[in-house]
Amino acid sequence: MPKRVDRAARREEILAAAMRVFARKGFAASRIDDVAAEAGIAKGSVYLYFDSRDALLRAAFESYAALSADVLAGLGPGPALDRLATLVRRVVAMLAAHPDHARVLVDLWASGPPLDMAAVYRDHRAVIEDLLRQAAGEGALRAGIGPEHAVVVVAAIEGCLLQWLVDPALPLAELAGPVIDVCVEGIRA
Amino acid sequence: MPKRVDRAARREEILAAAMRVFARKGFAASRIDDVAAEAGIAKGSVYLYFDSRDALLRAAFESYAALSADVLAGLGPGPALDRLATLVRRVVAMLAAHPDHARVLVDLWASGPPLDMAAVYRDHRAVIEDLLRQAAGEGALRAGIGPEHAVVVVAAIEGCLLQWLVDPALPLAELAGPVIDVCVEGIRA
Amino acid sequence: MPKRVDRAARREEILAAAMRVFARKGFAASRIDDVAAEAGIAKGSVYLYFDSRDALLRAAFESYAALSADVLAGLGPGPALDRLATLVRRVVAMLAAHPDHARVLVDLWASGPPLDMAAVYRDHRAVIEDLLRQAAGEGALRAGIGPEHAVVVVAAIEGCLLQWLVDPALPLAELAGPVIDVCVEGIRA
Amino acid sequence: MPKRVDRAARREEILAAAMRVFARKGFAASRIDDVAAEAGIAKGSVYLYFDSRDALLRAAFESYAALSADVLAGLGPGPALDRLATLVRRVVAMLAAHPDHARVLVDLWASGPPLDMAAVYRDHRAVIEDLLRQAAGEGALRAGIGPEHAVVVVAAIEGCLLQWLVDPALPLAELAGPVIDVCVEGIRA
DNA sequence: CATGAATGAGCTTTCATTCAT
DNA sequence: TATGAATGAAAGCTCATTCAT
Repeated sequence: MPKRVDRAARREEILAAAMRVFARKGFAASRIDDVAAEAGIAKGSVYLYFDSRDALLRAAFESYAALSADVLAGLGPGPALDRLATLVRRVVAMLAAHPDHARVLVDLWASGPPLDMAAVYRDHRAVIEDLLRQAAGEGALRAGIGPEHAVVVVAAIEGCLLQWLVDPALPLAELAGPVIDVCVEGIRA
Repeated sequence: MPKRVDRAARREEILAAAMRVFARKGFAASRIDDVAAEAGIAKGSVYLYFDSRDALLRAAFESYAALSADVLAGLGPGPALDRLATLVRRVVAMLAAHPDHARVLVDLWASGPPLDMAAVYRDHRAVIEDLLRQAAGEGALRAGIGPEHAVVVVAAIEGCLLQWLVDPALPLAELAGPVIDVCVEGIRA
Repeated sequence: MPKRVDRAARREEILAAAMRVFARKGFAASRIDDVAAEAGIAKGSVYLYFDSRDALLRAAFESYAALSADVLAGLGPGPALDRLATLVRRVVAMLAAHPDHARVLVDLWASGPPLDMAAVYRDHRAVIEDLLRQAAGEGALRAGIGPEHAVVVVAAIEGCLLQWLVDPALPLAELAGPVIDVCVEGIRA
Repeated sequence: MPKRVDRAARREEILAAAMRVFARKGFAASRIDDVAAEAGIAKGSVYLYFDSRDALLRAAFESYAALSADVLAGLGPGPALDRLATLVRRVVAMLAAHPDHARVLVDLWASGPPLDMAAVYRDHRAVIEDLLRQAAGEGALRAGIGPEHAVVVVAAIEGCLLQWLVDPALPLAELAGPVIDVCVEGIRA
């Protein structure tokens, strides 16, 4: 079944090209022509792998969602707050390591349904809520802090990403430390 | 004596209509026709007040930037960290009170230059850095926390906004509390 | 009846303004706004004196046709070929003296019916045919030359005008001499 | 191996269609739709071969300039005035043979920069000046006639064309004779 | 009469999508 | 599969014309 492999691989190539283009000029300003050129194929060929221009954004979303799910999984053992710190470091590292994915996020945010960005952040919060619950069980949380503060941790991470997207001069990779200082150390008992 | 209302007022009306439309369908999907219909005028009349479709987004940006600058000014007296808490509450309240402005933000983020969103967040951080510096001077800050953590406070606020934009089920107005719990109480000495 | 006079005078003012604008940017690129601004009145006021944009061009045509008819009339006494030379000089002088009218000609040529430029040149030729017929009667014409060569005399004049319109560096006013050298002296017996 | 016809041929087809339309209704009144319909293609397809509506006029200009240059080249041997007569005949024949090109001229005249009609007539005059200089060297020119009368020869030709454009009843093809009678025979020693 | 804000038909241009080769 | 010419719906913008003041 080399066909299948080739087809999937080609699809990935085109998606990667599309994400480079989207990252560079934004989805709104990206033409199918640009994507085809970046992928080194003919315009019409894009449609052999994707149904429409929007399907490319959809695929970009799925690609990001997968990346995001990966990074949330398998945090290993240890005290919950240590694992939370690790989580923050991993998410930030992931974003810094995949700048094209990161830059496309702003278009995913703007794109609304049917893309379910809400689910991504819901999952994100769920994982952190879990860690906070465990931390609470471990007696590691300061009074007044609980699972309901997961939203703030997610916010701190995504807010840093946002500031970096809007102002690339900001050193995104170095922001994991400050986020942990505030959002992990600051909630410790 | 102008014909009906003065130019500036009419301009504001149209801008408000535009922002309602942008908030509803996103800038990318918003047509000049939609804006005109929402404003109850003819398509061509929009161009009597705005040079182009992009000029509407530019004006929306300026409107938001003004709102944002307002909310950052005049925090009154008191301990720096108390003022920081007030700032957080005011920013969140402002966003919740102007949902159209808030919803347009996602398009402003996506729109890149010449819109200078970077400046907005730079200003935002500058104000908070100042507060943190003052808090440090008051001996109110926990060890390891300093002005360089301003980015995290901004992030926490904007990150909550972002999660709300993506998932309106989230109670944005109620998030000021959790943000303060973590980002203000969590950095106290 | 001062009303009538004023009205007609105002109409002339606007027409003159229009012809300046047309001369400067061409009819196709001339907006009613431009004409109004040049005349120092409001856009809507133009319509109090002219039915439409095309009516302005029509009026310009009539103005030119009148000028043209004037210049063809009353050549005075003397040998026919001398009067032909005078005619050439007067037409060229008229064109050089009314550069706005001259420059608008190119738009009149391009504008086709209902503007009857054909009639203008028909009249022009008729006058010259007459002169040539008289010259023939006087035995002043070289063999082989007759009224049917009127078209060439008109052509020489209008062709010089054309070359000047297309290339203002050409000294239109000085071209009467060469035209006479060829088209008058060249047909003398 | 291109799909149907090669790009250049297709471009020519469209240009020819455009020139038919321009000749029929004038450039100002010609819509891209008209051109597409005349060419039997879709409106958008015009833009695969021409950047803009103006580019069509530009191409028409270039097409005419090429035609004009052709007709001025290679006059063969013989006395200079004989060659001048040939030139006149050839230019008139060319115009009569390409009525679409001829009719578009009026729009080219009206269109101003960046179209360089001045250069076309400058070239035209240069060729004739050369012939007149040669004729002078041959002693074939009447006293008082010299290269500076080239402008009148060009004028006679273009002026006939102009009168025909404005009044198609005029038999353009038959006007070479009268022009030669006056502008060639009339300047002979 | 004079104004200029408002109108909306009409035009150019773009570009996602299709399909014959 | 791959191509890229062709399509045509759509949308931004212009501007002649109207008309309430």
